[in-house]
Amino acid sequence: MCEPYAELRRCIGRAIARATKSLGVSVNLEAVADMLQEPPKPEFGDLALPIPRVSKQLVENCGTLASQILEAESECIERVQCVGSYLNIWTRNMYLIERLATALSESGSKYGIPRKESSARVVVEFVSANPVHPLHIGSGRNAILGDFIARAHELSGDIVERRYYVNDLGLQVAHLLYGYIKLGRPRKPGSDKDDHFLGLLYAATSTVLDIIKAKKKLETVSEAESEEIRREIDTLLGELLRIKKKLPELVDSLLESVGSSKDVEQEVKSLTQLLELGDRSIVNVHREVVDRVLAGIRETLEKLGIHFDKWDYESDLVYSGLVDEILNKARSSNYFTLHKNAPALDLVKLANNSEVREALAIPKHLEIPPLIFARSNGTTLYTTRDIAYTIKKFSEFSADRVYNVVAIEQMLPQAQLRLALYALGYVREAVSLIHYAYEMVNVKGLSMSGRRARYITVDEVIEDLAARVRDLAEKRGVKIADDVALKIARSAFKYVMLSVSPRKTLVFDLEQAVEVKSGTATYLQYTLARANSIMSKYGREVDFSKIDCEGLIGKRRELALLIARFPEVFRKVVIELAPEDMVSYLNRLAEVFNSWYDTDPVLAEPREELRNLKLMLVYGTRVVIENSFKLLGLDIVEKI
RNA sequence: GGGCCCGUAGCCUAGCUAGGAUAGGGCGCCGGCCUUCGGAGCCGGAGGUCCCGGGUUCAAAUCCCGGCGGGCCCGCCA
Repeated sequence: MCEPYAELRRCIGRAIARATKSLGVSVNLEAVADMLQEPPKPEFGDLALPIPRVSKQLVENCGTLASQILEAESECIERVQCVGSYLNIWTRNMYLIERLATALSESGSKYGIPRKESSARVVVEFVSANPVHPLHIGSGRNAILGDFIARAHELSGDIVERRYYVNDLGLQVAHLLYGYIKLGRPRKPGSDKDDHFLGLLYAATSTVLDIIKAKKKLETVSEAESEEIRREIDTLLGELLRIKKKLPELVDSLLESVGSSKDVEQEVKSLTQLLELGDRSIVNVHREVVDRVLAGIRETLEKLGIHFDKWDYESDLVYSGLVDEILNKARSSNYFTLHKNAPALDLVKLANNSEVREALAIPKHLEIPPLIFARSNGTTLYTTRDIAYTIKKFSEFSADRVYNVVAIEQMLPQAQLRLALYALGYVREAVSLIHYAYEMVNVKGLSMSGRRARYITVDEVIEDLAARVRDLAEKRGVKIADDVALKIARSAFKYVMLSVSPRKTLVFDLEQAVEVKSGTATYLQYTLARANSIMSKYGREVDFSKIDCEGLIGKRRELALLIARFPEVFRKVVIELAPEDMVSYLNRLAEVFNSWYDTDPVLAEPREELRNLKLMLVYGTRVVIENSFKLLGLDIVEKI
């Protein structure tokens, strides 16, 4: 057991339980240990117990409780004090240092990383952005959170597989493919990435199709309604004009070739049908355009340092017959129904079963409409194919658990997916499928839309950040290699994405992300570089056996307590998959370290035992930052 | 219309599940430290109706009820 703080909690819990017992109040040791909280300020001690939570009758007797505790002479408690409704507790330096030294010397570079007895097999499906445009910052948040989940499990000893679902059968890809074919498989002259180029083609096509659709509608509606549609068309034309500015010739020839078509909607529809049937004449060109976009996406992900084990094409899933199997099961299921004349699963009964609801984590009052699994023309819908895919993810990897990292706006289809799995007899899969939901990313003053090519791409953000890093280095007269600039830039981006709770909408401000001040990844990287520099100058192993205990005061003490708490923080972050907690812990650690560093020289310390204490703090800070970087996917930068 | 989530200084954020201290940080702002181990740093300061109203309680940012504001979902899209 190498968790200094956990031991400390239990030790204090023991002392308190003993003392309360003699006051006639019997409390559970573990419960008290859990109740101990961190005081907001150092002058309130190392840990504090809110007395009323233990027992109301103790509030009056706090003084007696305090003296009882002291009399018993615990190995870990130095002193206690009653302030308000709290019992503030100070730890013995000797105890703290012993535990910390033991933990650090025994665990070494593994300090804080929990060791599990058995390992689970876990699949994380993430990003899975439609291959119709480059990754924008929303997909960036997905990528970074998904990578974090995978890392959390890997570090905990689980076996993890990362998968990207290439959704190449959706309507969006059909639209891109339509434009791509109409223009005779265009290539962009110049060096711009294909995903950026094809993203514009997709947006242009999609907008043109929407205009045609609206114009057609105009012919059938009344005078009153037509006004609104005209306005909509004007807006769409404005969007098209904006896209045209970026790609003039392309939009012109698109309008020309689409204009000569008789029934555009029918053409797109038959495209989706042919695709799903695996028609040879278009499958090749389809795969070609998808792979071109995908190549760009992969390049971006590589830039972020995020890798995948498997790229699963939705079309392959259909061609393999897996989707047909699901369709057959659905048709013969007890839950089968017709909804608006389309084949569907009626999941209401299942959703009304409170036990099932709880097991599948279906939100309390979420209404579950019937899940239509096929269009009347026979083609399938996303969720149907996702049922097949989920089963594939579980079976191929013998997974105990599967994460879908999917935006919260898809809460309903994700809930339907779990219910449908359950309904079709895949109970274990339904229960072990976790929708890791996250809120959207907004950019100040911009309403984003992939269909209109209004987005900020991950590529742009990283490039912008890297440029600023290089500028800053130049101002300081430091040479900085491109790969180092990239590492600093992408870590800055990841830091922003990880520092806000996933359930909160994130407002992205490029200017702020780029600041390299306290409260950024760069600050942490800088802190680590400082700590590393001291350790390499020292050049030896820290002697944990001869450490001065009296010297543990002020900032040193604060830092030691923070380092001691790390395993507990790590555990909580991994269990709750809440990266923002790790980020705020790291900020505090770095601030305390830097503040201490500024006034208290380490290597120049003449007294050996005190120097060892300081070295232990530097070493501990280093290991803690390195291990949390492993968890968060931030880069270590030696020179910064 | 129904449902889910969010609301804490100019901006961002912790604390809310299990009520308990003077609401903890960061950015920005103002003022210091022109540098003994790396100044991308350090120290200090100002800045708050915890969205509003009611309730429960010895005690509410936290729990309950009712509002307000913002986001999202309720498609033969994903």
